[in-house]
Amino acid sequence: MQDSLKKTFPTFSNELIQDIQNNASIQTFKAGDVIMRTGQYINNTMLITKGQLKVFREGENGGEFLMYYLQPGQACAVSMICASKSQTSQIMAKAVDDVELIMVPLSLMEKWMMEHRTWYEFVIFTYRIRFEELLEVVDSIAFRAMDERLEFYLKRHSDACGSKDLKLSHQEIATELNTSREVISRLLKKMEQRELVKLHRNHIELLT
Amino acid sequence: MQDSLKKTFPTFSNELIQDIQNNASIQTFKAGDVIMRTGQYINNTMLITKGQLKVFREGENGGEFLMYYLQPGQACAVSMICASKSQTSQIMAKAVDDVELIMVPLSLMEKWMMEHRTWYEFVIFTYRIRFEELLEVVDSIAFRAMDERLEFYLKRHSDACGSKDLKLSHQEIATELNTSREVISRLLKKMEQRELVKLHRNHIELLT
DNA sequence: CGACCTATGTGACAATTGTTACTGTTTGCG
DNA sequence: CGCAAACAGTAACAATTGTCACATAGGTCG
Repeated sequence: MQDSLKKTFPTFSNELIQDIQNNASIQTFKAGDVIMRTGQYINNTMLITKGQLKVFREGENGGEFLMYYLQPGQACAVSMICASKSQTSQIMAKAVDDVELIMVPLSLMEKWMMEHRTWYEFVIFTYRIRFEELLEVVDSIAFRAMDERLEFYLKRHSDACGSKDLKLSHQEIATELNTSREVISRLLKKMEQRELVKLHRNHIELLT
Repeated sequence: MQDSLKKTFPTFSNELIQDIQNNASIQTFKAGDVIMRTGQYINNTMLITKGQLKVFREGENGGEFLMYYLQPGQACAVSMICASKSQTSQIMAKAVDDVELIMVPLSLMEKWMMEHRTWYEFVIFTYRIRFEELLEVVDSIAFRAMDERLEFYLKRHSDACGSKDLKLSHQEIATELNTSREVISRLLKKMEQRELVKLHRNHIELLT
């Protein structure tokens, strides 16, 4: 485990890794599992070691809006932010693949800020990255129409899974953009006419 | 100045306030001034001591979308986040009133995290508050139509300036919601019919 | 007063998005 | 096989939002 930690979080000092090994626990989730629910109490900061998650904001009427992906080597900023006040989660996170997480109790999360320079830097870096990601999301919905948002969505998905072959149903996309399947079908058709994508059953081929 | 600092930032320890006095400078801006531009280099973390600012995200086509207000006793999270890497600003900030700011050089911003418990807590608190505010903004544009967004906007403005009499033109609202004046006029008329507001020239009276 | 500027109101229409309804196609499974 | 469930396409229409054109009203200033 030490080696894999070292590989996934290359900036961590040896002492920090030692501390993590001694104090943190590991949890695993299956693809599709909900890892964190809106309103749930947060007791741990979560570091991702394996698999991917999607982080959603939930609307009052059951909508779930995709905000960003989390990859191995990253951490859930919300879990850090809430942790400092032992608050409830403002977001919902879902496993894309099988996921493995390191759970750091919030008392240690704070303690390590003082003790481990590399932890401090990691936390600050995480805040920054997530904040910037959130700003990009605001951009995409504040300034762009659905066609551009769809392109943005597909690109992000492609980046996240590292493939141009996206295993997505129209319904799934619609849900995560908080619109309806018909709208997505329509826009995808237009994208196909513009030769940006090629549509197949259950997957979409990005041509760009 | 010590007294006013103590009053505006009541959580700060005396040593921290002393450090601020010895090391930070004060800058003032007039109402309407742009305090920070998108793309501008950030060298300081900014604490607000007097007046209000609005923080915007700018679109490629010149749109400016209002994200949140900053009040005395608060700090610009973006300036903290960017500071840690001496990055350029992702946002634009504008003075609403005459504004007075404390500029903390970024080297101290980091140093104090280790030395002053109350500074550390303030910074973490600031991250949290801004993150949550940003999540609310995402909500309002991801899940709500323009009529509800307008109500949300008016309510926030009213909260920020502590009055039900909003000195706003339709054009100003439209710009900050990234839509057109006509749309705002229409929706305000409907709100007036529902007796939520009373419209006057150059100001809007909130009735709720 | 008259010229001019800003703010607002409004009607007509276009474009985008949301909704309903129905079709066909593929897949998995008893 | 036959059937149900999930996925996809599409037409028709409604609702919302964006755009253009123009009217009106109030305020400022020479």
